[in-house]
Amino acid sequence: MAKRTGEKYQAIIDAAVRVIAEYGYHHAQVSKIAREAKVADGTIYLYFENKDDVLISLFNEKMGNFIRDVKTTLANIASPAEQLKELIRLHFEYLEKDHQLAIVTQIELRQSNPEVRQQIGIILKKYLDVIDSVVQKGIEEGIFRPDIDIRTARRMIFGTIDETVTSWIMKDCKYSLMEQAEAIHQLFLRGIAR
Amino acid sequence: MAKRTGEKYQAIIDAAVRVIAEYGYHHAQVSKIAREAKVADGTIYLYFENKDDVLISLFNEKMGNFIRDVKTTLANIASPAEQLKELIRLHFEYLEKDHQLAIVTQIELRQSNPEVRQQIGIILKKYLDVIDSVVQKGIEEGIFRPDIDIRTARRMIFGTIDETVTSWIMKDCKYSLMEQAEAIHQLFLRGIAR
Amino acid sequence: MAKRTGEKYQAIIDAAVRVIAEYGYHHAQVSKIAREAKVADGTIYLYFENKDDVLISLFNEKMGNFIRDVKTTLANIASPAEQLKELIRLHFEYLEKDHQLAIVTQIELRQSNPEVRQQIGIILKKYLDVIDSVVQKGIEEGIFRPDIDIRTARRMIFGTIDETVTSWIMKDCKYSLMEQAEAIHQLFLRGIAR
Amino acid sequence: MAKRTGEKYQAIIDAAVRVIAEYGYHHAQVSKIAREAKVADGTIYLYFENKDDVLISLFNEKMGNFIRDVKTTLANIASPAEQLKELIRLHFEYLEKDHQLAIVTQIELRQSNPEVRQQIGIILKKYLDVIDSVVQKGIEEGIFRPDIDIRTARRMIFGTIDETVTSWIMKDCKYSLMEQAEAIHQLFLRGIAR
DNA sequence: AATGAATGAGCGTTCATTCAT
DNA sequence: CATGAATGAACGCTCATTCAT
Repeated sequence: MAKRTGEKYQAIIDAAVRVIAEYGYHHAQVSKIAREAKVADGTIYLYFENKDDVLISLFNEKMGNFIRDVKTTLANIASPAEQLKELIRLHFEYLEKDHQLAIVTQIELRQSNPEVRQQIGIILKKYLDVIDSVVQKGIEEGIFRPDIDIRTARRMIFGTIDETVTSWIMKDCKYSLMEQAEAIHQLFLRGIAR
Repeated sequence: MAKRTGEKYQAIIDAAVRVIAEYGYHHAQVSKIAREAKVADGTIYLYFENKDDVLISLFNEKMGNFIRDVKTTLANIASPAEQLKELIRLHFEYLEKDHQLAIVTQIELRQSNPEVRQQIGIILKKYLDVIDSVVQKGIEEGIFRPDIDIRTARRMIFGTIDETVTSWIMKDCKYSLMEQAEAIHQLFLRGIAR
Repeated sequence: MAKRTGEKYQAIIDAAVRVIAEYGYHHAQVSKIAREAKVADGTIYLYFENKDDVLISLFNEKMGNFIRDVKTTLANIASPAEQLKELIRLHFEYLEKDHQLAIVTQIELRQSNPEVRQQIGIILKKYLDVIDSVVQKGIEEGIFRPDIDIRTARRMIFGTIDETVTSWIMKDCKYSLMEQAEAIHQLFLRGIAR
Repeated sequence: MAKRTGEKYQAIIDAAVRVIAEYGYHHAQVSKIAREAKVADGTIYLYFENKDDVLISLFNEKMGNFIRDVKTTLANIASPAEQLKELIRLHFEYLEKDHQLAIVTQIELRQSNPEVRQQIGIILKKYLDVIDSVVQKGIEEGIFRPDIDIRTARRMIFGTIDETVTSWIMKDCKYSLMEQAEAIHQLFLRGIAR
């Protein structure tokens, strides 16, 4: 029923990002997104089941692209420590390149209803799995300490990155996000103790 | 205009926590909170400016208590490393003792509108300052590495704790949160590298 | 939840009859009914579950009154033949006195959705039972032929009355409906054969 | 503009009957009828003015066939009483042979908008004229009572038949409709009085 | 102080119809 | 002739807030 491809599909998703970033989640009406995408309101329902589906698809498309890029890049890096650095770097790069997308995924979509949030959680899981595999590999190769709990480490890595991006947005993206990557990477590896 | 004291003030805040935890942010209507607090809808407006004010006051009351407790406890601890451990422990203890409050502050209130979120951010700032002061003290005393950026460390500490609590709730609080504290503390101090 | 009494309850039902009669079923929006009843749109939902409930309640109130009147009147008439005459007369009188109600029940409500129509059918059943009991009594007292099937007779009586009222409305209520009662009664009793 | 012939014309009408019978009037969208008829949505507008025209044409085609059959059959019957019996029998036979058509004409099309209903009324008029002519002839030949009003008798005859068919459908066509014909015929001729 | 009935602005979605191909 | 993607008007319902009592 709902075609999930085509240039209008993309146009609607991109319009949704712009509208949500500009007006905020609660003022991003379907009719506003349609107008921004230069299609009729009804056209949105030829490509998406409903409004929630637009938001979920938005996250899925953008996150899907990101995870693919991360996986491709990490595959060419042997060292888990370097993989971790690259993951942080890519995460920051991806959002720093597109402030609007950053606002939408970090701030606005988190106000969405439980159904949307649940779907987002499922999509995000794939990213967390990538983090897990980096940590796992590090332990196996003896690069990371054998006694660390993978899930605890993953939550530190994701939680820190997420909080860093959110802070950056709250400060109006005034400073460079990517420049933070190195320091965070060092913190992850060596901790704060002398 | 709005009385910020009295037993009904507390009753309404506590009712809001229960209703939001049970029904979720989007189904926590003023009338439902009023019924839970055993007052009339209109009575809420004698104690609060509006619904947003209820949510902000809720966070302010609970977070205010928490920050006070943390400050009191840390004041009696000399070592910054021990202070950090205690901060993590208290954070977890506070939310593990009150699952409903945990759900409300970690999950539900994050769906609130920009105005509420902004106020929450301001309140939260006081907690972040506490974290900053612990890190600062650690650096000054030579316990923590002198080259770490305080804000970066703070985001790691808060981001990790926050993500850990959120994961715990998403997994239905099935395991002990406080038992995670030690591992996280070690990770903060020593990092993941061997 | 929905209060089914009070002067506003009646005002809304009466406004619904007027609006539906004037604008037709498909143009009888909730906001139009509210305006006609001099209440806010939301007030309708304090007294009714939803729009369908307004329509069902309308039919239930009006039909309920009518059935009560019919039962009361028939109770004071001994002869089944006279009871039948009175039933026809009352049916015509009730609708001739209120053209708008006639239009709503005979024409407009029949365009309603399946849920409403089903409820109307259930309410109407009580009226059909009254017809049945008159026929039954006639047979038992030997006034009506013993070989007639009660359900067949009931369908003739109701079908004829209903068709007569609908024709009358379609002809813009230009002639007297009650004057038809006697002829119909004779037709029911004696048939068309010489 | 609209071609009123061709195999697609018939295919669309037949598809409309099937779709309306299966899904009900309110769920019989043009696109669903088009799919059932194996044509494109737009093709319907090459054969019909609009959706209303499909419904009216449907009724016109089916009712036209029926009236032609009735007239042909009655022309070969001398007795008005026998003509009446045959008319009832044919009416029942026609609808009992095609349950879907019965559902559409008796139940679903009555939910249509005023414009469609008006056109249906005009088409139906031809059938009512046939009933009138039977009654007229009966009176003229002295078989029926001279004092009966033709229109009253017609409404009784049509109203009863119509109500009988509707009841039959509402009871899921569980019993034989044609078996009712004889009893109804007797009721018309002799009435219910002993 | 407390009540709770009343208010009314705001929006996602459907589907008959069109028209470029 | 035939297609089917695109159009856009129209509306029931919720719920934070008010105010007469």
